[in-house]
Amino acid sequence: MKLKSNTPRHRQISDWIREQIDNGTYHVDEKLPSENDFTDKFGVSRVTVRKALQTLENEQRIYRCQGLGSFVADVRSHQSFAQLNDFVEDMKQAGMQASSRVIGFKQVEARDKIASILNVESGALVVQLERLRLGDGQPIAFDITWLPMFYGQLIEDVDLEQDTIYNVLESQYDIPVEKGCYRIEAANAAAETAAHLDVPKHQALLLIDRLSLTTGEKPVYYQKRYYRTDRIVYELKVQRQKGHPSTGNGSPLQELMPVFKSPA
Amino acid sequence: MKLKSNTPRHRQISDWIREQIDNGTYHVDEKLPSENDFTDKFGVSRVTVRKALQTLENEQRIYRCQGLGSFVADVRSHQSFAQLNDFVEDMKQAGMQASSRVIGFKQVEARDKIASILNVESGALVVQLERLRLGDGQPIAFDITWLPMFYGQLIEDVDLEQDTIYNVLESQYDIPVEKGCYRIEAANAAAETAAHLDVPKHQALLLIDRLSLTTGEKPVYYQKRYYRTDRIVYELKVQRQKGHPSTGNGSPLQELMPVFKSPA
DNA sequence: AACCCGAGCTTGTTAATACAAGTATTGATA
DNA sequence: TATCAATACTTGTATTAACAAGCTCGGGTT
Repeated sequence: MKLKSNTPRHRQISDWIREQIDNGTYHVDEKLPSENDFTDKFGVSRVTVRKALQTLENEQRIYRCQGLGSFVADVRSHQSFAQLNDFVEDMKQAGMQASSRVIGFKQVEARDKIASILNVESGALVVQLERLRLGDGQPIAFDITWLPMFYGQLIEDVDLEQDTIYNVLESQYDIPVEKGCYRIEAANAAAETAAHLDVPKHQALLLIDRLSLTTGEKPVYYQKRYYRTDRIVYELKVQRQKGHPSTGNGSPLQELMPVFKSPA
Repeated sequence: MKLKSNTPRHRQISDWIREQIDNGTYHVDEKLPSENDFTDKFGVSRVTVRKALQTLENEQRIYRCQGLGSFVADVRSHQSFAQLNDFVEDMKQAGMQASSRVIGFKQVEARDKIASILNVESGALVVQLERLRLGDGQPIAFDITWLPMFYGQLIEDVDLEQDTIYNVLESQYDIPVEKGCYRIEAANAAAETAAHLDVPKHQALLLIDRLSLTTGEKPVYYQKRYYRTDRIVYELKVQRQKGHPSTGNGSPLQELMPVFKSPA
């Protein structure tokens, strides 16, 4: 196995192993080659191999047992966070067919609250987008999204029933969404929202506010999404670390994921 | 500096440094002694010192810059998870005076759902505890807790207006709560709940279901807590990792914490 | 058959050493 | 004075070496 010289060897090795795992060469709980195997394969010292494996262990891609070897870890638990509220991803994971229906797309004057959140002058024009989210044809959520004009214009001609704002900005315009701030609360369904979601007026809905930020804390869009709580709930698993974190693996095994209920 | 011999030296060193940080010997962003300083101080090789510092870096207790040194990291962001829903802790952090009022404490027959969640036979007696949670004297949340008889009896004589179930089981009976599973949804306030929380009937409340487990996945208690969503919301901050996790620090800087609104 | 022990594998710990690369300070130079 | 180069200090990368400790399995004993 050849190694390039510009990047550290231990990184090249950890990258290579990670890729193999992603490729499916090794499946979950399968034993990886031993440290000595890698030492021979790459022609490096054992310390270097261990450094690479250490990295993967910290990423929780592998786990190691003294006397046994290194094994592929189950990744599912450690990735769901970033995809929080990416509707299409969530639905796909639940095995449901996601679709969206655009209810409204217009320019409005930003009210005080929206203006302050998006960091634009009060009264400035912003793009307001209303969408109904469906899973297997059933209404799951209704959301309203506000974007500053600059970003709003970019997605004007995009088919938002198929693509996500997130994707368009990132892949077409190279505007990465780096941070997100979510607020989780409950709200009674307003008349219009209730009609869209096909629930009684005043029905309690799970409301998730999301503010997405790009480089330099710059707001990209603000979204209020109302979930039918009889169709979806969020589940959070927490594992306590006992005593000093050093005794465990260091991370509390956190997992926040949407759980879909089957329609009653 | 002396080192005991039963535990690995790198762990003793990382423990020692962590303790110094906790003690406040080094404040945030202060430079730690260099690797060579520690090498001399503890009489170990640099590899051992680096292993210790590596551990602390993975825990995000320190950060390191090539050419500069190692520095104390800001810990606040990385700890709030475990205290999720520990009411007293949450309130203290918000600078409010937490108190509880026990509304009901009785033994009831476990219905199907509760029985199955607590893993007891249907119809078995369980302890049901109803409490109103106050912040600065104002009602914030109302919760119902179910415990299997075994655990329920342990807390029968405890002043639950002061102490938490969690604390009693852990410190008095050495029953650690190791895992928790939370479900976040929304619910309309039932008549009784509405009365306790002093909100209109059918008001949308944030409902957090919590199942706490001890060793061996054994259920300790199940709790349904209804939050006044005008007084408290949960906030979640997410930072995306770009590209391969190996390029960054490996963890997405997640933070889920309650945010209290000032009474309108 | 049941048990124990050791051989041979694995990862874990630690040392001594060398050089690379990033940062800041210092001192010489233009 | 401003700029640049040398230097000293930091962490990063990498090698070679040895022993410890945990696990499996097979062979021998009881």
